[in-house]
Amino acid sequence: MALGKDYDYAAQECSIARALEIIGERWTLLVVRDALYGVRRYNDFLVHLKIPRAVLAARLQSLTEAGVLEKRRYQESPPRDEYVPTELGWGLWPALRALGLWGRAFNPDARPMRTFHHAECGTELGSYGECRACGRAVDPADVEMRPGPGLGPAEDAVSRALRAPRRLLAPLELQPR
Amino acid sequence: MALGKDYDYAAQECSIARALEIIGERWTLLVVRDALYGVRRYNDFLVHLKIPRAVLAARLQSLTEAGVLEKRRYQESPPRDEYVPTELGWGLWPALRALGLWGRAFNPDARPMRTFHHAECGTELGSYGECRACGRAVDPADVEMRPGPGLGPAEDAVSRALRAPRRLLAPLELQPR
DNA sequence: ACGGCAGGTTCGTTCACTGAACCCGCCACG
DNA sequence: CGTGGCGGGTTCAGTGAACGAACCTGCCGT
Repeated sequence: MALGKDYDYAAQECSIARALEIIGERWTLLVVRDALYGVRRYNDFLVHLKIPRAVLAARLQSLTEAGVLEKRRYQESPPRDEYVPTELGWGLWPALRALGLWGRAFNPDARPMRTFHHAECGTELGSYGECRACGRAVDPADVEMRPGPGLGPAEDAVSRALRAPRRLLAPLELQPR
Repeated sequence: MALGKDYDYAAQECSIARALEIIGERWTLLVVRDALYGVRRYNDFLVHLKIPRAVLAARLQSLTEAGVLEKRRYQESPPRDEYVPTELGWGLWPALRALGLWGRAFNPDARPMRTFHHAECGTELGSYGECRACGRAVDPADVEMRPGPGLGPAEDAVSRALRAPRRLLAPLELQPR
């Protein structure tokens, strides 16, 4: 969303509006999604999202300021930073899961892109993110992401790396080519 | 979000991006939230959200076209329409619930504005809108909304009407003054 | 010395949001 | 019969955000 400087959402006495102040802008939620998928580097976000560079820089900064991501130096000389989700960031997983399920319900013809499973027992997550077998909410770190039949050909290295079954939150390691 | 004409989200092979194409624009989710709270009339949305008229008209139209709301004539002469959530619209409840809880987690000092309970047993809902006691997802129609301690003074008639404990989806009846 | 790469910043254009003003059909009132 | 009010919009100018391309910087390898 194009939010103005003065976030009128703030006038709303509603925690949904508060949430949208933080993650309601265009691209923001997709950045968080990628972060939970394991993307951590500026260039990887850039390649995967095809987002304008200036917008990405702005989103990473505001998410960091909000405490959703943490900017962490992973090497000096040349100085390089990565953005890793904080606990507050993981907390968006239920919302993202619910949105994803709704998006799937929205066009039921499409084959699912990815499926999410409880890593310990392998059962797919239920409609509100719980493990159907265990009957409990699953911690994001215990969620396994698997490629679904709806995925097209992977064009960039990040998409390729995200095709392998992997844990949520596990950092993305790019094998060259 | 300010989405352009060509929604680049569409390039994303992800149902979250698909969802955001529909409900990702500024104000859209708040309109849906109000619709689930029982708001149905143009003017009530206008008063409660303090949203520009043109934007509201655009959102109502696009949500109707997407099948999230249904435009329904409730009287002829003068012709008057109301917008009621469809089943697809109710399907956004888990996402809204998750977002609301996250917004509450985001600033833990604030007192909750509203709490949501399973109408049959009275227990508060969990992070995906499930009943903690029953362990099952609660149909939006069985959710009872109660005012919380964080609510300020109600300024408009819609806010006043929303202070009473009420069922989700129950149409708002405005008692004059 | 040169090219390349990660991680940005700058800049002009386009486009959506904003608020105020205006419009239309209908009703009620005097 | 005119006049005002209300619900439900549309129109319009101004502004701020998103967009994409170009540019910049620090550092490395050769």
